Amino acid sequence: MSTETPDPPGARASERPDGPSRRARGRATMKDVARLAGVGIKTVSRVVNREPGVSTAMSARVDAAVRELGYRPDAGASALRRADGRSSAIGVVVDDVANPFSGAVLRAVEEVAIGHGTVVLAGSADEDGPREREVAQAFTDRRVDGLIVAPTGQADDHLADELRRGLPVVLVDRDAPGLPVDQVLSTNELGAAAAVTHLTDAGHRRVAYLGDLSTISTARRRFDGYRQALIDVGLGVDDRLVVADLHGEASAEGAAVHLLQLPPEQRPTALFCAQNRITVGAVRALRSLGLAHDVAMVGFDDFPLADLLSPGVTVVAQDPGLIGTEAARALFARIDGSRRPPRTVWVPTTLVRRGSGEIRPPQGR
Amino acid sequence: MSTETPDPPGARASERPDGPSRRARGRATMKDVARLAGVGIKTVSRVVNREPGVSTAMSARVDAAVRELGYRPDAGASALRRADGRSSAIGVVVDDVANPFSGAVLRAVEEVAIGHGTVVLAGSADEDGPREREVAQAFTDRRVDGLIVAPTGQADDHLADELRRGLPVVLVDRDAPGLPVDQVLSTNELGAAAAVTHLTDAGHRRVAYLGDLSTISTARRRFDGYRQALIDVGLGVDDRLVVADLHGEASAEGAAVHLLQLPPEQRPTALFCAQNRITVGAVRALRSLGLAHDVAMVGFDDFPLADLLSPGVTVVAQDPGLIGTEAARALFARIDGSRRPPRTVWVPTTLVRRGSGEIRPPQGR
DNA sequence: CTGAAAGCGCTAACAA
DNA sequence: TTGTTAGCGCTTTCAG
Repeated sequence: MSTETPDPPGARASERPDGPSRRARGRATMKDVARLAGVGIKTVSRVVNREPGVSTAMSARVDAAVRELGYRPDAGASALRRADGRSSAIGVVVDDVANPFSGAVLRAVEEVAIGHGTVVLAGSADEDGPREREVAQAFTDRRVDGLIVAPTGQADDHLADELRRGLPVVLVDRDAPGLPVDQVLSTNELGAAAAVTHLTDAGHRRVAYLGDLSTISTARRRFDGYRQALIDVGLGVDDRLVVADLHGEASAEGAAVHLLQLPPEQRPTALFCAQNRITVGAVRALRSLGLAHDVAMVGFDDFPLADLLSPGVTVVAQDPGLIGTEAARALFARIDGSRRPPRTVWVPTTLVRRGSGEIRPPQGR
Repeated sequence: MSTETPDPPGARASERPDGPSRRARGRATMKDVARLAGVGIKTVSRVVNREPGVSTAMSARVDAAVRELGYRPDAGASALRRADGRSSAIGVVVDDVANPFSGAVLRAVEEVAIGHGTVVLAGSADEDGPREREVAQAFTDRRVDGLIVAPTGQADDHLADELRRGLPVVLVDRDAPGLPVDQVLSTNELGAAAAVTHLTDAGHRRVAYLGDLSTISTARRRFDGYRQALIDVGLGVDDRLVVADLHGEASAEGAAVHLLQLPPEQRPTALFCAQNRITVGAVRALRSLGLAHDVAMVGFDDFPLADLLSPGVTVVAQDPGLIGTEAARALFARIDGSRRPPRTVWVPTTLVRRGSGEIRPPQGR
């Protein structure tokens, strides 16, 4: 300590010619690089950003200094000053990052984002409107360049606010009718109708509906598809066979057990499960009642190992990877300045026959 | 256009007294709030950050202006100037956000992060060392306060660099021996040994090992547990029954088929699958050969629906949620300044008996 | 082709 | 209690 020459009064550490500034948490700054290379700070900026018009000699000196100091530009400071203000970060708000559907969407978004030199902030809304807003707000507070949201359906106003401010937003999986926003959606209604038609084609006349929270737009669309398909073949909706507002496997299992214990004349011969957790709950119910090979079932949304159960579970598969990819593409188009009118991209669903959906109704009914 | 009074030369839009600056991409700034409230900018800063020593009258005026303008602070600009430089963002690099294990870790981290007012940058390394480094670097370029990483095992040097610079880092799932870093790990060796012992206790003497890339530290640990358990009961490792460096379901299925088609005297009577995708591949192999009820199997790491297969798949379950929670806690302790020596938290595994692991070896052998 | 000065939105240090 | 000034690390503007 005492052996070192004290700084002259007024000299701040960051301006000592003999050592780099270390204010930036152990990181070298552009100023440090400039000093080491013996050039102006703007030249460093040019080299780092690969702007044209720098002599190769300068360029080489700067690059050497960059390497020596392990310099990395501060993306935040850069965004602050930059004319377009871009942070090269986007936010993704899904239902639950731990859910395989959401995870696949997130992963696909990540791939596209990487190609744009952009990082992904990820958050879970958990079917909770206020949480959706808080997560999205935490992201916009960090000045993300855009937002991809699977809306809960309970907090569409904050999305409207962000759109009004000009923030690029793309909705995935669930729609928000009335908002002027790009959306990437599965063909929920068509897919549900295909599932139900598949069952009625096999002769089923009592097809039950098991669906989740009707605040969720996909739940409503899938129910619409179910109803329309029944009407189209001359069957109406029997309200006793409809259970909505389920949440999670356990409640679905309970509801399915209840339906399967109705008197024989009312009992459904087939189940349409409008969401993957509900499908799994229904599988458990069928197992526990020993009916897995007797009552038909088609689920909406595929899940791992559906083919390894017995019977295999017939599903209307979505394509979460494609949903994520399309959403990210649409978002970056907006970020890059596109002023097209908002557009909805429909991602098709596919009926995957595995056995459970091909079970015929009991003879003579 | 022509009806508006043109700005006097030299007057910049941001300094017009009659309108808020809109440079910040449609957002009001602190300056705008200050002007509207008729106070100094520092007072706004105090109110926004809930610093003490502001009169209630001022506070109310500022709050009103904040609401009227829809003002939200710029977290990036704040971090830039703030003494501690905190961005209130952390980065999480897992193998693949679409994988259920990683998703559960990520979700648990998110919960803890929310409690600290912190957002999560998420990225997938995809068993690729260079990609791991790039993703982590993209995060540190945004000045994250810390990093949670499931290391590929191929790029430990960049982690060492970050640690040296003083960036808080916590490793999850996989260890990096020799690095002075907090780690949160499953008891891989113990768990694998428990799985194998469970099989040998049932009388199996030829237990095969199916494992993934041995660059991954968990694969090595699990193999060690397998070997030790065999040695402990007086059985050695039969190299013909060991297949490592598998990647993905398909290669695991192929390897299992090969093992199960060995001549009867060499054929394994039980399989130990060291990773969940490998377990699923092995299930497919057993199914296709009609041996699912004849050859025993225990998998490492649980997966959804394992209990619904027949037989149910016996596994050594990990607790990814707890791993994520502990990792986040450890990280925030570091971020909050803890200087404890690096510590490893061991998260226990649990043997879950479901049927496949309780199959006995053929009589008389 | 290069660099000095200004300032992005905010907070720290200091003054009033 | 309140406001003013400087400056975080960077890019923009503009002068050499």
